[in-house]
Amino acid sequence: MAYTEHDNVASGVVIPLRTSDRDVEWREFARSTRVKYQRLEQHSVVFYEGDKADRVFEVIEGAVMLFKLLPDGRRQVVDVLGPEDVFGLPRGRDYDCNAETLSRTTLRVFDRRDAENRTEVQGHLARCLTAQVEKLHDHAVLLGRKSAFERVASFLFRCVPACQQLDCLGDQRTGGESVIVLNMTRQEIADYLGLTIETVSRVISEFKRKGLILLEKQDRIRINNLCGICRLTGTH
Amino acid sequence: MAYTEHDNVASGVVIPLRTSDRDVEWREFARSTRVKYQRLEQHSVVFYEGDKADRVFEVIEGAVMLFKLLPDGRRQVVDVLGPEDVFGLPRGRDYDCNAETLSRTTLRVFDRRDAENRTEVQGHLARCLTAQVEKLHDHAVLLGRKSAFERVASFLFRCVPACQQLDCLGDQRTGGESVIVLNMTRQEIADYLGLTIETVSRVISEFKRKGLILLEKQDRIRINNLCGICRLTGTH
DNA sequence: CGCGCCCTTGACCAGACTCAATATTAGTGG
DNA sequence: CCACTAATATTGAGTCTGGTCAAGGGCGCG
Repeated sequence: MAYTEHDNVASGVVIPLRTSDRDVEWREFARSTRVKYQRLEQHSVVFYEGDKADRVFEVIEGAVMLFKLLPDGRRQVVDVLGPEDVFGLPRGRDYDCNAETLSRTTLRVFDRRDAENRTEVQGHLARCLTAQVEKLHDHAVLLGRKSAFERVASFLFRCVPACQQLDCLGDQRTGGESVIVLNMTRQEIADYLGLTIETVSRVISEFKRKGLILLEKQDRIRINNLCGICRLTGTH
Repeated sequence: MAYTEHDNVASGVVIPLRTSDRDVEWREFARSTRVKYQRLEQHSVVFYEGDKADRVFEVIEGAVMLFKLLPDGRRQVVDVLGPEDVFGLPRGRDYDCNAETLSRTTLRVFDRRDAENRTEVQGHLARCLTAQVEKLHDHAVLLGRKSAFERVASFLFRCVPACQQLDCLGDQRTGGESVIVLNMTRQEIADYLGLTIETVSRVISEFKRKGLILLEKQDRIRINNLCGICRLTGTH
């Protein structure tokens, strides 16, 4: 239990609830059950594939990536989770993938049996899972059918807070602009998009050359032309 | 509502329940609510992406594929569903993908509001969705990180009834054998595996040449060496 | 200032795609 | 039952996208 040492918020501590946290039952549940909070540094392991799945997690703040490894070391990041996302619910006894933080992260930790036995929170879980299934459907399209350019453009586009799942909303003439923070290394992006680190780098450089983006820092990108990126995603 | 004409089993008709249908609440729900049954021929459309999502479906018998299309016509099959799988639960108002039968199929049809309002069935839905998420994780690894050979081998291996999610269980010397029915055209397989029809065909021919498999019909394949195929999946 | 870690860039290579021709299968009607 | 047709699958040749391998650059940190 590698994370016990990080448990620095005792149960009972009040965390302000956002209004977007709509599910009343889930809120009640979080208050009533034995719940812990974990603060984790960047690149901390939450659990490994194959670990006994006795805890369920909810991202309060920060970001977590889920990934799987093939025996020869190839890695695929299967999901990137943010606030309000729930993870750590496998079908069987063990976790089906690895979970690692991408940035400094706060998690809410439940006992798995609590989450599974309380009928009043199943609805919330079902809705979370539904959202995840939709995201995975989109990602399957990206991995199965999109070119390297389209993959990176899609990735950048989805990092734009206002464009999470909307269409391009930038000004049609200027193209609209936005600054995004990736919180992922090139390697993590590559493993998420099913590419190599070199290909990701080349595509980003090409976008830069075309004036679509500008690298303020390596993981901090200014998008100068949202519409331009959006058009390259292949989706619109 | 293209499928209304196929509704040929009125509510109240008793359909034998299998013992694997473990969720008592779900069974009760299926009995108590206004539920219909649909018999569909091969390659019938259940719904289109963007249709108003007012119905939830459960596969009773047969197989259904879910797929998405890009504006230029590229297609990705995001999931292939069998008996007991539930589909048609989007986050928003509309279905996020298209659903089509792969073979002659019987579906149970629920009203979406019924499924969402009944707290007693949310647990069942959460479990179904959990299983789907795990399957989608595996598929992301396949699409993002596996070679054409590994993809086709993985696909064939997962079509073996006894190997659904088990390891290879064939005799180590002979390799074990099994006959599988694909119920999918080469095009559908290609769109599921993120390949082209030609690549799928070439890989299958290569497996045939190596004596690993034997085509009894185009969609009926005898696997002569289960272990051999299993070893080529990249997963073990 | 220098070390180490990422990231970028270039040259080359290979696996999968494209386009085109042919073969096979399934379905239809005589 | 067989001939004919349309749909599907296979095979080949050539191309191209993205991977591999290797060298160099930039940035943060001690």
